Amino acid sequence: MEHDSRDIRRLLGRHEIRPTKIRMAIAGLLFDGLDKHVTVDDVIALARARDIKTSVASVYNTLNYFAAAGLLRRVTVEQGRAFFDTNLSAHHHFYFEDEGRLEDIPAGALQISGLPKLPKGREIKSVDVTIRL
Amino acid sequence: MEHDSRDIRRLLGRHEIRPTKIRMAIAGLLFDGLDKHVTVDDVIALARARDIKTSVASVYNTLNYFAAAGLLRRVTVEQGRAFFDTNLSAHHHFYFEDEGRLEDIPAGALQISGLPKLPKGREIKSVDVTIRL
DNA sequence: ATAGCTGCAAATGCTTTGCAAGGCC
DNA sequence: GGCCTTGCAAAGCATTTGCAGCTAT
Repeated sequence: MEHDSRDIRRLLGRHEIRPTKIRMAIAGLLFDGLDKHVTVDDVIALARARDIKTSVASVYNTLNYFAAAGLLRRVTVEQGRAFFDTNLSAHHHFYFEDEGRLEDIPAGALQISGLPKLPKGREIKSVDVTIRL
Repeated sequence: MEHDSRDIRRLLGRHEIRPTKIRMAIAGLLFDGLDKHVTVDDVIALARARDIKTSVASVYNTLNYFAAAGLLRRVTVEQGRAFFDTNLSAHHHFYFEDEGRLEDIPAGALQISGLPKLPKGREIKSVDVTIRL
C-alpha cells in the first residue's frame, strides 16, 4: 500500500494542513502504509537519505504541527527524546529499554477492564499502556 | 504514621544506601508515610522550606540513587521533567495534563488482562498505565 | 588515611524561539 | 501583496558531569 504524492496531498488536506514542500516530503517519508515510531533524528536521517534538504527546526515544526493536527501521536516513554507514532488507532506499546525502540502491541492482545472512577468533571484524553522490556 | 530519623536510617540500611546527611534529610522529606509524586524542583522547594541546605546536583544525585536502589520509582509522563514516586506497590496513574500533576489510581480499580506474547527472550520490566485527563 | 559525598559551575542533549529571507495563493 | 513557512543561530530547560574540597569512618 504505497502512497503517491496525490494521496499525501489528500491526507494533509483532510487534516487542514497546507501542503508545503517540506510537509509533503516529510509526510511522504512517514505515511507509506507502514506503522512507524520515529524520533526527530530518525526523520532527519530519513530525509537526508532521500536528499530532502531541510533543517532541524523545520522537522520539529512539522512533526509538532502534524501531532497537533491529529496526523501523528506523540508518545513519551522516557525523558529526553520524543517519539511520534504514525499509527493512530487505539493500541499500546512495548518499549525495549536497551534499544530505545518502540513496538506496537497488537490490538486486542491486551485488555483493560474496570476503569476507575474519574475525578469529577474530568474526562479521559487517552489511556497509555507501556510494557517495558 | 510518622517516621523518625531512626526509621529513615533503617529504611536506607535495608536498601544498602549509606545514610549520609543529605540522604537522610531528603529521605525524611519523602518517606513520611504519605505517597508522593515529586519532581526535582519539588524536592528542592521542600528542602528549602525546612532549611535543608543542598544543591541541585545533590538532589539529582540522591533521587537517581534512590531510584536505582529501588527506594523510588521513576515515572515518565512527559518529556521535560521526571517524577519520582514514593509508592512502590503495583499501581497506575492519572495524569492531569493541565496541572502537570500525577495521582495514583487505587489498586484494583483497573485490571489488565490478556498480556500479549512477548518477543522471545524478553521479560517484562514493568507495565505502566497512564490515564491522561 | 581513604573511599565516598557534596556542590559549584560547566557541559550536554533535546527542544523551542527570534527573526530574516523565501515561497505560495 | 500579504501571510505563512523555512531555516539558521541563539536561547531555554532539565539533567548530567568534572572536579575540588569536605566528611565520615
